[in-house]
Amino acid sequence: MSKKPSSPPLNERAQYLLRVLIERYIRDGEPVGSRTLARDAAMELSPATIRNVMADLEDLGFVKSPHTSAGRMPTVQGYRFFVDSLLTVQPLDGVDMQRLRTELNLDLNRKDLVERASNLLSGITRMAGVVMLPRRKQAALRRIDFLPLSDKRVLVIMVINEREVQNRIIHVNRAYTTAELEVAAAFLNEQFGGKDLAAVRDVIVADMQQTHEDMNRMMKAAVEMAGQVFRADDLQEREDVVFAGQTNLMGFRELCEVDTLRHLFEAFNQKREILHLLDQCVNAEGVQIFIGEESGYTALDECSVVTAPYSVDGKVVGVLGVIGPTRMAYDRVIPIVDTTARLLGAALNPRE
Amino acid sequence: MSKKPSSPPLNERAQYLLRVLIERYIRDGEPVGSRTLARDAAMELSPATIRNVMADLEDLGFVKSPHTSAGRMPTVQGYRFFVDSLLTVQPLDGVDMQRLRTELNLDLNRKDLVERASNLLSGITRMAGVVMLPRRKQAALRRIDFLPLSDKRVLVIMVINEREVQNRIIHVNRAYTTAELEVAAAFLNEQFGGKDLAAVRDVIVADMQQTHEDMNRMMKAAVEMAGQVFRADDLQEREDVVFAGQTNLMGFRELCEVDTLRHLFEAFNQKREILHLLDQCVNAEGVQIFIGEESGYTALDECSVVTAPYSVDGKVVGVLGVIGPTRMAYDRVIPIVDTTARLLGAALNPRE
DNA sequence: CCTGGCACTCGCTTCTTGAGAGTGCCAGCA
DNA sequence: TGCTGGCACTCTCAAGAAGCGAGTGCCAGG
Repeated sequence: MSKKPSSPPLNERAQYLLRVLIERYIRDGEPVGSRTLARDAAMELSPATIRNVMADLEDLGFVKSPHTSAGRMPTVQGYRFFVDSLLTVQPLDGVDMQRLRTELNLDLNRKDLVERASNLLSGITRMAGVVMLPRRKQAALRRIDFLPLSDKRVLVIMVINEREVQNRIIHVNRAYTTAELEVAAAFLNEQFGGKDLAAVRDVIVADMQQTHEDMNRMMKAAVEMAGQVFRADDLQEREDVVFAGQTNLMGFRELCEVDTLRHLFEAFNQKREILHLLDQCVNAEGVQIFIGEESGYTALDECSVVTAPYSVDGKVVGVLGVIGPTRMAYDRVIPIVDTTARLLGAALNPRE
Repeated sequence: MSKKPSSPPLNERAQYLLRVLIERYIRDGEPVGSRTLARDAAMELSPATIRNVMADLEDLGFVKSPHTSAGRMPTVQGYRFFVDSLLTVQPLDGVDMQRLRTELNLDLNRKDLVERASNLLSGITRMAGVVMLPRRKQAALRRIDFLPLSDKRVLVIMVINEREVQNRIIHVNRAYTTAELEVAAAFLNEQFGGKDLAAVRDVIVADMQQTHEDMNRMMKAAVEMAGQVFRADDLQEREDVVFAGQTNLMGFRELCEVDTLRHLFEAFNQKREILHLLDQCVNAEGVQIFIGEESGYTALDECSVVTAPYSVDGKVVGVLGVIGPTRMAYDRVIPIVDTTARLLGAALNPRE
């Protein structure tokens, strides 16, 4: 019936009108009628003409009406075309730029930086910010320390990769003195200082299995303690994604139904789906945009997600982004996400 | 007109009926009519009689109708009387008890314990959990370490009060070697190890003002670095209250309006009001309950807050609690909050 | 190819109506 | 005096009806 060529025959006027329509819809959030659009477009066309164009755009799947006699609103495909071909990205506001620069400074550890980036994204865009923690592929053990606690427990402090400090409590089979623990720590630091954590673990595990006879008592104790510290999974952080500003989403009309919100917030809490989505972006370059159902997760049905990977030393280590209603100001959001990614990468760089 | 004696002349039957009414309302969340109440009370009274009693209770301010021809529901004053005089607290469910015991164990640091307690409160009650971080009145410096970073920056690691590890990055006026920093750390550890942080700060500040001539160069550097580390406010943690399970509140009919939710969630984000409220509970003993407007914060208007202080070594160090709709199962929530407070206190105790 | 005109559709608001739940009050009864 | 059944009344809620306003599709004419 209706012709549907693979490359849509969108003449310039139709494209322009689609663009004006989407910009208007993003501003107001209400279906745009032909009269309004005629006024907005300011190109001396009558509403009737606009209607004809709109009918074409609807046939091609770029716009739709919620019901017979309402105006038109963009479809997912419409947004997609808009974002890919029609959008002119705004330069980043100077104030925002300044804010990003000053707040993402170097004197913070990984966790704090990530949290701050998330807060900035949400604060500046007034939507929900999300940052995936950098995967720590190369985690070099810089230093390890033991401190005795009461009751056969030992506090272990590890410094990993320059700035990062981790600590945990382990149980040992007898009480050690501070001096003994210092010897053990010194031994481990000497043996493993600067080595990659994964490598350290492998050596330790091997050592524990074939008890070396050439080890003295203290070294054995040290290896045993280290065995507990480097238990397989414990080294990855559980908290691998950080959100901020979820409540901002309550301000948007289209997400305002309690049920929608609930699904959304539960998705935030579960983190799983979001994490998967972000994971997909690791291998892409630059800003990526998922519009509505494109994300593949029903919880995000009425939302768009704008992401960008950030890299340290030229290697992508994580992804950050913004989650908001499909009807978001893409031209403003894109540079914000882009810049935040760059600055976070820079701030995480240990060399600089 | 209506008699309003200060001690309400509530005979036993009226009290019993009030109790049944509130229990029913807590279960269903709908105004209770005279017929329903007559059936529930199972004391061979006709609805008409019940209605007379209800009229009295309404005069006294314990119940109200949302409109002329609906059933009755409790007022704040009604809940208050119920909680103070009519409630029989359920013993804590064995499964829940077990869960609390195993999850609040000793091998976690302060922050993790608090977070877990908050999650447990929210998970078991299916409402929002909140825990105020223990104020660290006596913070003894157990150990301090310096590690050089690139670019005149130094990573400082402090162990405070046995289990707690803090780290930050400071700027120094020249690059130090690892060896130099070790000397500085050793000096500080010897001078201040085991001392209270506040005291340490005072000494440092004094030292910095009147430059001792008997200090060698390294000691001066150490004091200077310590000066940066112990900058006044930075030692208190900014994150002084931890929430969990806010989304649970979206499940309750009475809080389901987006506006109400929004205010509530904003209050959680701001933290200020909640913090004030919790602060008031520090000096009280045992479980405290704020019903609806009693809290004095409009954001919590349709909510009740059940709190209990928790103590280490006999001294109250913080407060925890649960936030939910006024219509919550107080008999179940109270022992949960109570027990969690006890167990958190125990888990935080450094001696045990 | 554009335009004005016209009939038509549909959602939103308001009003009405009826059903259902529950109350207050009264008179009668133990 | 206290309890009860009965009855009129009130109020909410849901469903239906009517009017309106916005906007469309289509057609004939320039």
